[in-house]
Amino acid sequence: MNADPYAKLIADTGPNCGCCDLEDRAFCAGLGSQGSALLRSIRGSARLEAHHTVFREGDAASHIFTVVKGAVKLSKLMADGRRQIVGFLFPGDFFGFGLAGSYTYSAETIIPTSLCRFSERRLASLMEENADLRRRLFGRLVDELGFAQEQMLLLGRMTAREKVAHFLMMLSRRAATRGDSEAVVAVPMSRLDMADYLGLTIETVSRTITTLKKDGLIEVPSPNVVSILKADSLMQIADGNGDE
Amino acid sequence: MNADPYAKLIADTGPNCGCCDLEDRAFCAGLGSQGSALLRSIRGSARLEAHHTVFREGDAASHIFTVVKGAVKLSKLMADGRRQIVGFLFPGDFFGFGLAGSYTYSAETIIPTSLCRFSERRLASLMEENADLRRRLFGRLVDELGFAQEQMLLLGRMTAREKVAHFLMMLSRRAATRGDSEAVVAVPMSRLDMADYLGLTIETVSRTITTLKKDGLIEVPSPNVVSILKADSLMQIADGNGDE
DNA sequence: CGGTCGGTTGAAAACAATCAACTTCTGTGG
DNA sequence: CCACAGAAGTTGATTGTTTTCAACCGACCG
Repeated sequence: MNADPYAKLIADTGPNCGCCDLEDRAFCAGLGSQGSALLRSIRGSARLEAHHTVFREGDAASHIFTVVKGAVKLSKLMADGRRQIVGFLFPGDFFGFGLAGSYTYSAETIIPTSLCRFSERRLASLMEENADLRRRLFGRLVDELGFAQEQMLLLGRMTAREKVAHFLMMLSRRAATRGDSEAVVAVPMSRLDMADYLGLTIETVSRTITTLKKDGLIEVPSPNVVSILKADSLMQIADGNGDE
Repeated sequence: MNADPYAKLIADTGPNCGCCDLEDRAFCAGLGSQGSALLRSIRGSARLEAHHTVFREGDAASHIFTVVKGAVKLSKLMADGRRQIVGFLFPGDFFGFGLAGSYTYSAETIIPTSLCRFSERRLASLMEENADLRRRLFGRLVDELGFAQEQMLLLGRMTAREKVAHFLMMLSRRAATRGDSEAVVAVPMSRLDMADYLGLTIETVSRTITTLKKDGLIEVPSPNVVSILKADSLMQIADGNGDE
């Protein structure tokens, strides 16, 4: 699990970028033929098993990644082991922009995952040439910032119940944009990951899910699948308009 | 206080951008003569009193702002009034990028403040022409995202004491980069603003400051000035390496 | 079949929130 | 210049949500 993160990132670069079906969900997809051709020329790809570290907080930042398939978590660690997950990534998402040449978070797969990899330097020079790529990347970065601020509101001001409801609805919405069911949602991450994302403990996450279950808002056929029974009620809670 | 936010944003555009002394701290400063000339041509400026709303969450997003002088807070509101401040901005900082044409947070001055204002549309077209501007803005956006993630760690995993220590050290560091004293720090925002930034209540912020005072780490000559006596100890706390 | 891991549930403790009173500061008007 | 009113901040007592500590359950695997 802690092997060289680049061990599998060998140059199995495919002949074209048509290999992923992300349409225009990824910054790098749907660019038009000449843009794609350029991007394809600097692209590397990788298939990683679950729980594989892509890079660690503090590593020299040299590459930008996009998720083609699977799921990735980004996390920050404190000296004493406290952890905060700052993002869960799904197909179409990108990650790897770091401050001052170092990654500011670790990236790990949570299920088997396919990634595309681009040299940051080369991507930067490609951005100089391709306005479309540039605009997409800029827009995604703005989106990302907006999402981070939303998460601040969640972490700073929401109750455990609201946090979990919000999280489940987020998973549902993201599944829908991927074309998956929004009612029966896959929860690929562990309770610990959920807790570290929501600023809670495992126990509180577990208890809160049990409560939502008892309230008839969700069903949990297995720990990694949540069936959303009352999406509207759940959304109300997620938005802070409690249901009491 | 709730007057038209643009009331004072009349076209008192100065003859050049040399009017601010931000050097290269702002994305728009230190661009070189032709870049500056272009930017200057789309620039508006404003002097606003304290507690003036620049724009509100949900307003149509048409402009990007930079802080020339003073301080601004960005905040998000929940339906029931709970509030999260997602950023404090000081000279050199920018704000105003919104998702899908709307601002995702409100912006208010906290002390008398001078702003520069750029039409987002025109700024976007200027970015197409000027690679330097583009790179700066992109870099600042990445920085901003990194800072937001750092704040997630604070909100999700730090204790009240750690949060307040972290906040004071942040103010100190930011003051230093502006050329102000890093030992005697101005705290322009109210306790309520601090609380809403740190995910705490006023009372907890106040109590925590009292504790830090009693521990001999800081002095508080007035509620809006904090003198940092033991920067190293405070930094230890801020980083989660408690001092007990 | 035993062991480990992930998850759930229970009881107790703790940190921060809430409710409430009080103090300090500031600005205004007499 | 002083007195007063209101706002901002501090402190105290109590409550409560979430954490911590601990036991237990079930699934998967060797």
